[in-house]
Amino acid sequence: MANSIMDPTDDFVRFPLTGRFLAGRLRHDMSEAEKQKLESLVTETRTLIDGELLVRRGDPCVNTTMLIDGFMLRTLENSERRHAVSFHVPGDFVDLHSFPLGRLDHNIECVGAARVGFVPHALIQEIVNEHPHLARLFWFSTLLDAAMHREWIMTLGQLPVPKRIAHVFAEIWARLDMVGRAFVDGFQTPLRQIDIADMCGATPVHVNRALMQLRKDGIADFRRGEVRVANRAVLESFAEFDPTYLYGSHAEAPVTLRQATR
Amino acid sequence: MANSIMDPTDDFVRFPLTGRFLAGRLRHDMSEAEKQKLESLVTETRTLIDGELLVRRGDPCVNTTMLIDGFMLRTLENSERRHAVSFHVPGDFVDLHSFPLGRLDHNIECVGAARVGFVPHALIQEIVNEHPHLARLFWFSTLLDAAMHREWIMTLGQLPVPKRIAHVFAEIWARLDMVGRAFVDGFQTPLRQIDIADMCGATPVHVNRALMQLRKDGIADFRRGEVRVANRAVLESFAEFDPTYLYGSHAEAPVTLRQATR
DNA sequence: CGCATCCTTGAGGGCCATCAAAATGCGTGG
DNA sequence: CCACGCATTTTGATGGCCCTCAAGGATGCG
Repeated sequence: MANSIMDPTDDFVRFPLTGRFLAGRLRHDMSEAEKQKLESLVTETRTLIDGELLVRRGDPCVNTTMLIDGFMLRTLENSERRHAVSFHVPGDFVDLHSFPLGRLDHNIECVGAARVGFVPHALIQEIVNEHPHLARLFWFSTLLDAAMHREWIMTLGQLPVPKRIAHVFAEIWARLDMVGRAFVDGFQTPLRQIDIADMCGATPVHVNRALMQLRKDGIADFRRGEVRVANRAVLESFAEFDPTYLYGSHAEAPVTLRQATR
Repeated sequence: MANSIMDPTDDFVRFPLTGRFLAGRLRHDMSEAEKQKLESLVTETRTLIDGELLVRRGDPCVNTTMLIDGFMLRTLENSERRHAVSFHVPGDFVDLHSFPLGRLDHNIECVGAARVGFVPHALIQEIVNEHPHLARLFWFSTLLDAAMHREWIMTLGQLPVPKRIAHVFAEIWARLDMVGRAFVDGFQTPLRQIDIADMCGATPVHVNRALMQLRKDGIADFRRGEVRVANRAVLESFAEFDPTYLYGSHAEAPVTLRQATR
């Protein structure tokens, strides 16, 4: 194990650009050299404003983007209406899919201000050619997105809107936790009610009513900019949230990956 | 370009186990050597029966499975109810996600009989270490699943059930087309109405009514075992189906991948 | 302090779920 | 070849979740 004695939050300081990548997942499988290599890939950083489009569906991509700070959505559009298919928190390679795919089938947009770092595809290609273990971690990180997509599919297909919202809250919270950006009793988020509506396949009006219900029932209190939760277990059980699909390190880690570490 | 003059269906004959892998997508980027290498990875084949579970959620995986013939579903379960998050057609690596992830967050089950071929993870690891271009195609194929997941999310979030069903039909048809398994006026499928219900997040009763409506409106005629469509354009426009998310070769191909071919 | 954006509230209607039961199709065995 | 049993499909009636349309209130920024 690479860093079992080290406090994981050290990486947030030592690697200000990429220190949250796979934190709480397989980051403990990264060697010191790999962490440094990854940090060195970021050639340029930029600050984006609320609503800015980082990638537009179909555009050819030559960079991949590490989200350093902020919150982003992957969105699709269909007949005049936007739908958010997933979100991103600091430490995510928000558009790494574009490397194997060449172009993206969706938009990536900011919610609130964000700071990002760019990694040219050519450098990713180098990693693939010369650092198979790191490449496999990149692959892993894109498949986390796929696993989260699957959970969203089930959520949309089976749960009524109040539970979908609660599920979204539970997932955001769990993911922020892994990258050290949550509170004990909730989290901050730049999401507006209309964003939640687009994530849940519901109308803003209905989301508003559902949020009031969640507040009244003591499940979650969403206000502009933050979510407060009195009892996390209540939220998660109401949402039927089971975090195993996030592949956190507390769950069983991939056996073969561990073997391959060194 | 590796095989621009060759009829793609030749591969179906020359490589009976893996000849449909990425057919209609990036298979034209595979060199002859890569195709042979891939074919050689399959160490064992098996025939599965209707309803058989190939992989159970959470089980550790040491193999990856090529679907040679048949039809499979990825399913999740939530509070007593099954939900299908995607399906597979011949040529798909149905559980390649398990290689980077180590275990799967979902079940993979047969609908109808299926023939599959197994590839040990150890051989995939060899490919990753020594054949970066082929490895990148593997990565690509798993991200196709992610792209399809995203489309399903939007479909579930935005379309009423009749259009969801039509969308599922359109996707199945398009994917079977790419692997040479469709008819000019439709396709065969072992799906039952209850499977369609689980794919669309609806009840079997409602699916039944929606199917009758689609039949009456001349959009699609589903009967046990097959779907017949009078006018494909009508089906696809009704379903708001845009096949770009399938990354077929007719669409713009990934630029960087082409450069990396040789 | 004015305007834009976001949130909140109300009324009416449609899609889809639930419950219940009948009909059809299909493989099996008498 | 027909009878039987089971899975699947079809049909009917009722109700709830969530949508649509509409307008009023709050919040924040220049």
